[in-house]
Amino acid sequence: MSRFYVTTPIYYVNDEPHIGHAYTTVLADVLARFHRALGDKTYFLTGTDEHGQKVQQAAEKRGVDPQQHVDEYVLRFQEKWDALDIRYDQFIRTTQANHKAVVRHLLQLLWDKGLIYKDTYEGWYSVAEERFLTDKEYEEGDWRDVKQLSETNYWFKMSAYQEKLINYIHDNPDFIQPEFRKNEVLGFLRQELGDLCISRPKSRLSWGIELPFDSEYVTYVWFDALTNYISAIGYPDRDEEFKTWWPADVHLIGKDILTTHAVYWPTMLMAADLPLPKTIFAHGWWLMGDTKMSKSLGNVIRPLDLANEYGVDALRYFLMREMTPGQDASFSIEAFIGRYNSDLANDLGNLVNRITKLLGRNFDSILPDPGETSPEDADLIQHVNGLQERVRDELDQLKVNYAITHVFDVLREINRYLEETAPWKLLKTDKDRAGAVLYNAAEALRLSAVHLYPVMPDKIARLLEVMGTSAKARFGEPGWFEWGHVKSGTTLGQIDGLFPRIEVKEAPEETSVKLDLKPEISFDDFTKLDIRIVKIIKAEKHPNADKLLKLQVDLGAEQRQVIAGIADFYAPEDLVGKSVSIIANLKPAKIRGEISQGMILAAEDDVTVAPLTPLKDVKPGSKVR
RNA sequence: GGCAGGGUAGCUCAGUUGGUUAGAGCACCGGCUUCAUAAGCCGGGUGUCGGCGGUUCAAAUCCGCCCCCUGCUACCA
Repeated sequence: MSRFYVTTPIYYVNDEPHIGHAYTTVLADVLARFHRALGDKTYFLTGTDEHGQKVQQAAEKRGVDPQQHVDEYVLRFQEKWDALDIRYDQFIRTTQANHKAVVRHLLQLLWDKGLIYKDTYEGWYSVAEERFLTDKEYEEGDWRDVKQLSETNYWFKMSAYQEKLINYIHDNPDFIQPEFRKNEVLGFLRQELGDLCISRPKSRLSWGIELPFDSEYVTYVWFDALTNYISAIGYPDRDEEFKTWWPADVHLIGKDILTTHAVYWPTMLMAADLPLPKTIFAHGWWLMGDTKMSKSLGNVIRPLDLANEYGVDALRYFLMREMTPGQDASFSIEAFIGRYNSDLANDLGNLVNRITKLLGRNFDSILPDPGETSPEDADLIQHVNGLQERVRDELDQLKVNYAITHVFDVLREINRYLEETAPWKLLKTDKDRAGAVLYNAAEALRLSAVHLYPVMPDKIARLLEVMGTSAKARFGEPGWFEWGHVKSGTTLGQIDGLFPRIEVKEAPEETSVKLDLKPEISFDDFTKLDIRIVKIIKAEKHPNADKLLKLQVDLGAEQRQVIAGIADFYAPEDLVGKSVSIIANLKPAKIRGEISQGMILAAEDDVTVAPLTPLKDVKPGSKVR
């Protein structure tokens, strides 16, 4: 028996729970349930990140205290996880007292070790973006509300750990998964690693954890959020508990927060002399941009609503079966229904039905005697007995989707076995043998289902009960994974419609696609735009950017230079002499070192970009209204 | 542009110490069956294994060049 500690990120409490949150959390739940079943000592942590400016602003807007705000908003996650049958061991919130104490302890520790220093940063600050800009960013980009700002903050000496971290990643090949993500992190670390700004003055951000060594500041996101992984399990006071669980076996994360978890967090742990998590696993995203989906239904599918319609377990199954962890996957209602019908209804549900009905009708649902093992019985038993190892091998690599396919291979094997032995015929000639066959089929089904329990806890629990396992028996009890655990003479149950087929209506050609319009504006707003027709007199590649063209355009009274991001679609020579429309009163900006005095108007779809051209020739400089 | 990964059946993908007729699931077609949820079982693919060239007795698998896609990164008025 070993030990398994799995975490999800803590989700930002202001966010609306969506399929990405749900996927990570269900994956963690499935892994945790598997490990519990296999007898491992298991801990599953999830929670919410509840500090920061957005919470502060949202609370102000609602006119409530930030704590009240997060107390209300956290329920959206907790209720969703309840609905999805998530069985975490702890739901941590960064506003809870013990977490805040641990964050302060950690900050004090690093301060005492001289790993945090105070420094004044002077430079460009974008008010709109709420962030400082590097000189390079300022020169090359277009930033609104930029001003020179000087601000004193506290910095963590992250740079001191660059070499150590690179070596650690090389020495621990499983540390960052999948492999290609590891390479990305190493690529990131080839550039010089800077120090990490970890504070904000209270004048700008008050909703946070106060620095223990300076009451004028709160800590900014990293030390607050990442520390949850250790504050939840006893660091530093409950040493025995902490040592039981840390280091974590796997931090599950989305690919968007790889750097914080694979760079910031490890260096923080190194600074505190703590071991690093064994694996950081970055999964992909669910792609929803499938136009086919929205067309066939005329609106946007909200995946989590499918749980209401077709059951929580069906959604959990789909999420786990359809995504190869690490890769992106695409979500469509067609794929969901396809999976449901062919796997859950046909292979599994129908098999349950044929076995339990044959037993009910002919043996009063009392499990018959297996008798002597024939060669075909032995084949079946062998398939089933190898299942646990195959499933476990996949799970050790977090390949839940492959684990599931192994189970369904066995279910198909059982269907074949029934076809070969045809117990419905044997009943007329050799009832004992028919009973033996049904014993074997039932036990094979039970053992297969056991391996699906972590994915579909509700449905499979009901099924296992029907298959002769006491309702009170806890998953993972001795013998569950062994052939013959349920003895002949046991009374089985009946179950109807475990996974009823989803009848697919003939999908009519949908015409309406929902428009995603920006908020309404007034006519005055419109008239602020000065749109003109210009003639392109010269076009060339931007010297310092692949996707940009540098255009000289004739506005009648004057000529201008305009930069346009259309190099992927047009060669410079295609454009010379053409008339296009531009916004002529847009504030000029420097794009990759070249001035741009206006913006070309162009239509864009998922195939190409098409600059807008007048139907008839008009003079350069003509107004567009 | 730099770095990384990929392009195999209609779809999603498996398949490298180079070696017999290149596989799975789904979809589709035909047959069998009718215990069962219009389910089950059996059978059905001449796929240029992205392209061209090379190494070899032998290449999806190794090498070179090229095309396309994805991710990270730079940039995207």
